[in-house]
Amino acid sequence: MDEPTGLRERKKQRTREAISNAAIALFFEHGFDQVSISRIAQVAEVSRRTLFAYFPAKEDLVLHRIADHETESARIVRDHPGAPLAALRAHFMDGLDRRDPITGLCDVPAAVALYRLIMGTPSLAAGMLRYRGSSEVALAEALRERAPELTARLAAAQIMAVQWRLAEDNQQLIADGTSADDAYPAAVDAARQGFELLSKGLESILGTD
Amino acid sequence: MDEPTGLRERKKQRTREAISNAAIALFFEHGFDQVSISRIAQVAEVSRRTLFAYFPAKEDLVLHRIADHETESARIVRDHPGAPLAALRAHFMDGLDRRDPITGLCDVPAAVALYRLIMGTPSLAAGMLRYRGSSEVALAEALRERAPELTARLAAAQIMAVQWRLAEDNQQLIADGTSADDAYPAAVDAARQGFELLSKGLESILGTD
DNA sequence: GTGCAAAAGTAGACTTAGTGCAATATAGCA
DNA sequence: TGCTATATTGCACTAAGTCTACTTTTGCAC
Repeated sequence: MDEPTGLRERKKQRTREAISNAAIALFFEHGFDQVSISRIAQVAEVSRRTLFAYFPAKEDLVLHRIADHETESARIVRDHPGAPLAALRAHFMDGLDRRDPITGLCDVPAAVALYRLIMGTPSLAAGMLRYRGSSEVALAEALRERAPELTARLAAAQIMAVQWRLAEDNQQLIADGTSADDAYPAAVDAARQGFELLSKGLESILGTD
Repeated sequence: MDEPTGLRERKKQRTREAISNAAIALFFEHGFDQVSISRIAQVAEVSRRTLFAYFPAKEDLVLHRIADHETESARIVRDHPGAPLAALRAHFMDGLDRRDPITGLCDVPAAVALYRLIMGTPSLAAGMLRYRGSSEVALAEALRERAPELTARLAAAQIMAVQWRLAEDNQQLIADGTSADDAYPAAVDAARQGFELLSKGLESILGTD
């Protein structure tokens, strides 16, 4: 599954990474808007036109790095026969333990810089939101096998909303300089409360009627 | 509060609307990407440069029409002394009754066309998501006076997620040709269930542990 | 190895969004 | 009537992204 054709594919992969690496490095140094496509192509030793063959838009040079986890929650639900909410909760908690970037609790410099880059660049932040939308759709799809259509869509919306809120809060803390280890206890508490709200509802806190 | 200075302000307002109207009409007819800024400026009888003085980006020509309700949920919470969730629920239900566009249950042709335009244009849809993010922030702010910081943020995320899911589902139905009156009963049921899930939680449906 | 078809890469012109600047026109007011 | 602030304009400029035609490279058959 690694070399369907061989040399040609491997070379394409290397070119793709060369372009991406050059782009990210330049973005880190000068900022997204201060680096032109031409400059990236020049550093990656590729023509401008070739760059666009690999990445259809400038934003993709950054966002392709995250666009691989969008079906993660859906996969968790599908892979676990038991209660979906419990499985998602356990997976998130495990992610915090492993300092998985997807939980926001990762202070590896490259990840922090990437987060800062994205959040500090409106067009990249917008791409992030689109990606969040895809995650919700995928999760709803997975939940459809466990609950009625409407419930699945509503639940998916709520669940992804909470997971993103938790991850964003963690990332913000880390971006502000807190180490992952220092942030860990509070992150676990927050996650506990987030999933508690999901399962038990908001009634006891915000009332209902 | 209507004429702080007078003529000058009124004229600006008229120019702004002339530009916006020209833009929307052209977009409806040819599609967002098929209409250039120059063409819009020409139809609105304004210079290209002036157009950009009123709308900093092409997307704003469309999105400014929706960008006024982003603090609506927050306002509802602030204006009601009682249980926030009940107030939001009542407001949404009332919105369905009134066929308020914000609930998605509005089949006025112009509103339907606007929805189709936005959803069919990636950059506009992205703007919509940003707007949704602002709503969440505003709601969290309002809830902060009724609940602890973290709870407020998590609850706001869940609530806006559900409201948007409901509104989007309604809009989709209308965009597919269903009349608002025909869609109403199902929309009410969906809203009932959405707010039920918010207040009671997902435990009974998706389990927890 | 040689040659050939397909895929990858290149060059350069073109369209359009958005900005900077300097010049002009106009509303509000003395 | 003239002064000032603000609105408007024209023009040149940068940069993203597309189009087309051309050249190089790769995989493969012989």
